[in-house]
Amino acid sequence: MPQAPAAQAGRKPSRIQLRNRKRILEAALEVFSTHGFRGTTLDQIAAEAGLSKPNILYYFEGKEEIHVTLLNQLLDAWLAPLRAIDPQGEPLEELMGYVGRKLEMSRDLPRESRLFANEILQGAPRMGPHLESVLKPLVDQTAAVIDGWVRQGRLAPVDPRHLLFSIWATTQHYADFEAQVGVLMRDVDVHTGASAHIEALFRRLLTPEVTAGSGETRTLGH
Amino acid sequence: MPQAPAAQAGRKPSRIQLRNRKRILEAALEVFSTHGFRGTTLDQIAAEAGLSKPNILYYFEGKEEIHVTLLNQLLDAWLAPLRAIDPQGEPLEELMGYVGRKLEMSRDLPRESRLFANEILQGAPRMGPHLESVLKPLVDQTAAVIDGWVRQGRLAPVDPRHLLFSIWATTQHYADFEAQVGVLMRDVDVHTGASAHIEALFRRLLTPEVTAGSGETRTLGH
DNA sequence: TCGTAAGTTTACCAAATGGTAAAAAAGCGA
DNA sequence: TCGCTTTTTTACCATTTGGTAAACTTACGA
Repeated sequence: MPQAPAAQAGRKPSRIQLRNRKRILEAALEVFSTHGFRGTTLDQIAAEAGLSKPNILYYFEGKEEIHVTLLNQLLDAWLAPLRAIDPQGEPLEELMGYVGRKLEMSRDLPRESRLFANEILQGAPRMGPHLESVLKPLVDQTAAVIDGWVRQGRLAPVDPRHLLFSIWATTQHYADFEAQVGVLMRDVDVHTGASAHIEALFRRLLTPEVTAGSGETRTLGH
Repeated sequence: MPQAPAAQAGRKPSRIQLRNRKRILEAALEVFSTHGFRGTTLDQIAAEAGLSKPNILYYFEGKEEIHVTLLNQLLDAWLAPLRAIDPQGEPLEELMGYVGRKLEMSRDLPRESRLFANEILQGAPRMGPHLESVLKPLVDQTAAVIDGWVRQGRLAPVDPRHLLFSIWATTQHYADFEAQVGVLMRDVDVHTGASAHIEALFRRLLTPEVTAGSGETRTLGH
């Protein structure tokens, strides 16, 4: 077999190989995230990467492999903030920190967010198993932690999974629906306002009620 | 010109025409909402509608016209709950009613939600002007109403636009990310839990703080 | 029931697109 | 510098896909 860097799993990749694979993935992220899988052509990726189409197929077995590679890389980065929640920490601050980190990701990595949204929107055809084997266990685990906090009375009662859904939804909205947000909030610093709003939203939800009827001041702003 | 029901704007449509256009739009909604615009083929729509491809092109000028027709129909239905907010009503209940109606729509019309999400995700290439001319004025108007309520102290201070974003995000999440929600909440009545969670989320956010330090019980559940 | 218009089908086509073969060019260790 | 491997390009190809032409069939008012 004369040549086959695309399929080869073993052997250390050359410098050129490393550089070009990175270029291709960067270009593919750009194109896939705005046009979806079917809406993206290899020619578009090739043009964006500054390589020829056959050259791209020298590094990847096909369009699908590029897409799957991106998706898998993405999920890890995506779940990092969730893994960073410390079961030993202060519940409210752990969760608010998570909210903040997710919002930052939406601002700094909007293409990744849209790539993921595109995939899920279409029924996760290339990610289903991954969600099952990677996302689900992590969410189950996190849900147990949050449930524990709630039972200890250190957090207002919430369904952990619905809580996570609403955190994901509100934070990713700014990346995924940017076209809509842009129409409705032109020339404004969207992120600052979003941050304040979302922090208030979840802090109010999660702050435990004062137990008895004592007129104690709550920890909310003003 | 011998025949051209696709292009004709005038004249009243025949019974057959009405029936088949409806069939096509229903089939197209099904397919577009799961595969996106580029991911959908006319053959798929034809098969789903039980018609031949040329027959479909007898009723619509092309793939694009079908998609645009769906999108325009959709936006009206989508905005109805927003129009239903009564500036004269009780602020908290008006907004909670809106939240509830949006959540119902997400449950009852998930395909429409996904169709819309797909379009916005890709930068609203076929909807941009419509968002500008229809959505924006309505949102501006609603934002003014909410702002008024806040200034009257009948609502906790919120940014109206970010409030709308978070309502849209949380409610539509259940339709748009159904593939993910399904993995994480198998065999559970998702809607009931979602409803309780989202109602708590926004009721807490929007309920105005009691002015002074009186230890009055708030209107929240337990 | 007959004629015309509306509706449907069959048979195509041109362009776009994912992918391949094989030759040419560039790298690079000895 | 030589010779072998890696990388890149040129020239294709088969399939898919949006769309059309024109023949054929059905509906329906006079």
